Amino acid sequence: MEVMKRFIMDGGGVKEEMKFGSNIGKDEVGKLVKEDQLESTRAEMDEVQEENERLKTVLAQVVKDYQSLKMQFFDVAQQEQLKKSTKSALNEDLIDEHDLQVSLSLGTTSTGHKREEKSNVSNKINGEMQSREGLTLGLDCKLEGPKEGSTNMSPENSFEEPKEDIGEPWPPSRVLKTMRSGENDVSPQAHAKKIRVSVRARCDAPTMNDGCQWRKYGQKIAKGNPCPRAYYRCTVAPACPVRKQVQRCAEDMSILITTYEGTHNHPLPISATAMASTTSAAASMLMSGSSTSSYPTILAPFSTTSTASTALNLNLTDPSQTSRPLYLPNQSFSSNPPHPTITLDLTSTPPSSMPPTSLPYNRFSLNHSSAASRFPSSSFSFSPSESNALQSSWGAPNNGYLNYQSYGKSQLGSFNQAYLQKPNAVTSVATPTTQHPLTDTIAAATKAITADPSFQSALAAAITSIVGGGGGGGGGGGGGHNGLKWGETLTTPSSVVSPCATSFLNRTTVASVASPLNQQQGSLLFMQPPMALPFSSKTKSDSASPVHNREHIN
DNA sequence: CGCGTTTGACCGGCGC
DNA sequence: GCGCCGGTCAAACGCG
Repeated sequence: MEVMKRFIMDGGGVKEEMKFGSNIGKDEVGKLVKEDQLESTRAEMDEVQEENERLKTVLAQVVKDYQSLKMQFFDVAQQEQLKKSTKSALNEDLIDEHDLQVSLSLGTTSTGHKREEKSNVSNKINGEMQSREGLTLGLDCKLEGPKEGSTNMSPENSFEEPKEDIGEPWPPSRVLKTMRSGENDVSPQAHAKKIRVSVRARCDAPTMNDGCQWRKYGQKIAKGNPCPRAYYRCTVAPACPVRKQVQRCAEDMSILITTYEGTHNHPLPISATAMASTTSAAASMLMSGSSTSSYPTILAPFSTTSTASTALNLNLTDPSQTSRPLYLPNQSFSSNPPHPTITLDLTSTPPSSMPPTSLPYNRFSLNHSSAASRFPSSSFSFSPSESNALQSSWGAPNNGYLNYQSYGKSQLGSFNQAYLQKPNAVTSVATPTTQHPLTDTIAAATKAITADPSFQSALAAAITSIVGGGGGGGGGGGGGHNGLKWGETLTTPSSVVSPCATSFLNRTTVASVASPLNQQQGSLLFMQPPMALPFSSKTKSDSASPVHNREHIN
């Protein structure tokens, strides 16, 4: 529009000038030149007008899409609210009685294929029903979130973390003591329900940068893993109760396991919102599952390729039928976890499990059987296949950003539409079979996604993390360790960050822009609207220049 | 000198 | 009740 105005004004100026020239009544050559200018200006105006029309059309389409998604979400929310009254009481009991573990696996694994095969054979219908029910309950959990009384709730588990006085002085000892007593005072149940979100990713760096600032406050050698476990505390805001644990996988030292616990009591940096959204959605999925009498194992390997084709594989599997779908090296995590734990597995996968030649949308299935075990595990797997885009973003230097280059806006948009904008008018559930035609697969996938807002959010967050990169304007770019030695990496988003996180941080902006649904759900579901802090990831590092933003891991 | 990390000690939960 | 273990504290240390 501004351009248009400028052109119009320029044109007017030319006319005036010509008028003035005609009064002089001489210099025909100059007159011709001015006429040429006028013509060229008019032509440019026409082009701009055309461009403007195109942009209007695009904008209208975007708005339309957004409104459509919005309506879908509200419909689902309303439906869930109706169910809420009848199920909430039951959910409470179930949550209290069970420890949960859900594995969200962002990356195919060598075991994933087997699991998928098994899951394809059995329990598909029940699985879908189960997932839908879980979604309902998960939404309930979200809707109940405001009771916690904070709009700054962390995505990770905005449902049970006891709130603290933000004004609490920082001295950690006092804060921790206060928090501990607070947890105990609130209720044993609250403590028991404390949910953790664990992220597994291949990462050369000692820590996986998630956009937050962390301070290490302890390290311990956990049983069953020779690698020490480091304990970090969020230092973005004083008294922030959020903790994270970082530990390398005993079986594969290249895999970093980061476990988040607690709720941020402060606005998150934009660079942290993507991870926060993902973990939040994962937590919500966990809560959804917890609200049912049994907890299905969810395996949803999501695959993208460098050519922007996508494959969505969703399996609800029964842990009792398959080998434990977790890739958890640590016994303390994998079996009878003291806390409900969600694992986001970002590890890359052997090509065998997700061949590069696999077609987009080539696999999708919903399988379920009642989980017999008391502590079933859920695996939720988003697998960047060949390009390993997500894995690259967190787990490998450089590639993540480059991979994003292959994703055009239209591709991203079409992806969002394809996966997130399926009208909920779809009433017939495509009963999964062992092999689905492409269309059925898409329909089933989209239906499953649209049926579960939290799942949508999880997917959206993960997807945008995968494909949304590069929007940050280049930023980190970078490669390697940027001169950092092993065990030393910046924890704040900056031009020199962990190679695991650089591209991830670059993506967050795009994630929020490209996926309005995601953003909306982030605010509605998690009661945590993405907050644009006064500092961006880059400006903070440039201007604030934190004195120490390092993490050390031996 | 300030701040973050290191590391041994301590605490509390849980299982036997 | 005891021991194990995860988690945290806090003084000492190191780095910029």
